[in-house]
Amino acid sequence: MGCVVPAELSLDLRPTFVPKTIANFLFHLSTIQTTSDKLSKLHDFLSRLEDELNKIDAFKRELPLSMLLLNDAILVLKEELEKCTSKNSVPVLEEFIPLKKEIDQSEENKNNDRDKNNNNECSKDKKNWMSSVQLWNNNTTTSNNNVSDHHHHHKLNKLETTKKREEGQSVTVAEDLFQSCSSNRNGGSAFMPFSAYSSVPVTTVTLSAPKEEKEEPVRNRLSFLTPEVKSLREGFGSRGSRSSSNRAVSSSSPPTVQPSLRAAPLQPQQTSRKQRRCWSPELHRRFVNALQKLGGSQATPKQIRELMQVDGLTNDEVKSHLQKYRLHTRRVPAASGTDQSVVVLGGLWMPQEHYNDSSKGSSTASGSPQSPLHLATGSRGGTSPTEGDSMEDDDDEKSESYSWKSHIHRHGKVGV
DNA sequence: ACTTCAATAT
DNA sequence: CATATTGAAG
Repeated sequence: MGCVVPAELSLDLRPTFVPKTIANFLFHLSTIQTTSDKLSKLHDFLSRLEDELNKIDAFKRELPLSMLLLNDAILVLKEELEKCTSKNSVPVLEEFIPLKKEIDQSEENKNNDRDKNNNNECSKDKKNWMSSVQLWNNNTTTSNNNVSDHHHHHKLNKLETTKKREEGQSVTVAEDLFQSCSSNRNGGSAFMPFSAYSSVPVTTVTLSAPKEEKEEPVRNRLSFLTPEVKSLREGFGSRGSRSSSNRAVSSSSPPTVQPSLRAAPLQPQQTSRKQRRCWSPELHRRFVNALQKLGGSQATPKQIRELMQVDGLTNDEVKSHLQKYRLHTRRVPAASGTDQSVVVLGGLWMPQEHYNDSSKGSSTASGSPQSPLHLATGSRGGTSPTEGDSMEDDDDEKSESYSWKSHIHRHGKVGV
């Protein structure tokens, strides 16, 4: 109930004291003649900053930038402080600085204490800043890599395939419409657009490249098709002429891997399953289109596949997808009785990610940038930017939006 | 523990 | 080709 009174409140007495920026503060500081005043203000502000730092320390993961800024500010102020003290050689409030804590650790500071060079301040400052930045970047990049890490985590032996996957991610979109999706549906979705839309993965921010595995910057072509791993009896469906090229490329990727690693898992891998085909929206759209062309029900996997004109796609894959498709379309026929009104919303089948149960749903599709919900009325009137359907070759009328044409999809969750 | 999806088996 | 089962991933 009582209002909490932060330290700041008690501190900020003078109106001039609340700076808009650090620079502002410094300027203000410079106008002060009395050294002691200067120092006290500096300390004051510093302590507040450090206080703040402590507060957000708990959230440093969530607020890396805040930490960064704060640290930076603190460093700057500290340097200023030292400047003051050293200039005037006034020890004065020396003891008054119990506040040094985490920040103190930064090597730079120590150096400062010893070396003490005013001239270098700029560089020092920069250096500090840089170092922190680096830290941050490191984190980022690592997190980025984490994706792969994640994979590795699960299966070391599949390292090779994993690698391939990554590649697939990074390239995607531009070249071939589909495969855009990795294995991530929900959580990973964030990555998708990232890799998809930025031609250059951020990776190369490197201030100092960590020894982490460096990925090859450039891989132009890759196969999104089925991985070569297919082996097995997968021979059929190879009719695709262009598919051959992929393979060659794919083989090039492994060089980074240690022979032992790749050799070992390779053998036992024989039994492993084929890499999952990812049915990206585009791919699915094609699928639906083909299906429609074929008159829906009578469509056979083979026909569908041919119509889709996606090379590397196998009958099995189509078949499997068809199965799922049918399952979806059939769902809950009688459930709510004759209530067909329900409808459309449920009818659109987006790749699973959008299933969200959120009841809010309808209102603001805009909420999510990618809201795929455009009604099927007429041809895809929606032309949602995200979808942006690469018109590309979609020779046929893309006409209808893709959907599992079912009308009812239990709204909400199943009762369990 | 539960669901969904795609690969395989029948 | 249709359906059932399996295995993986979330």
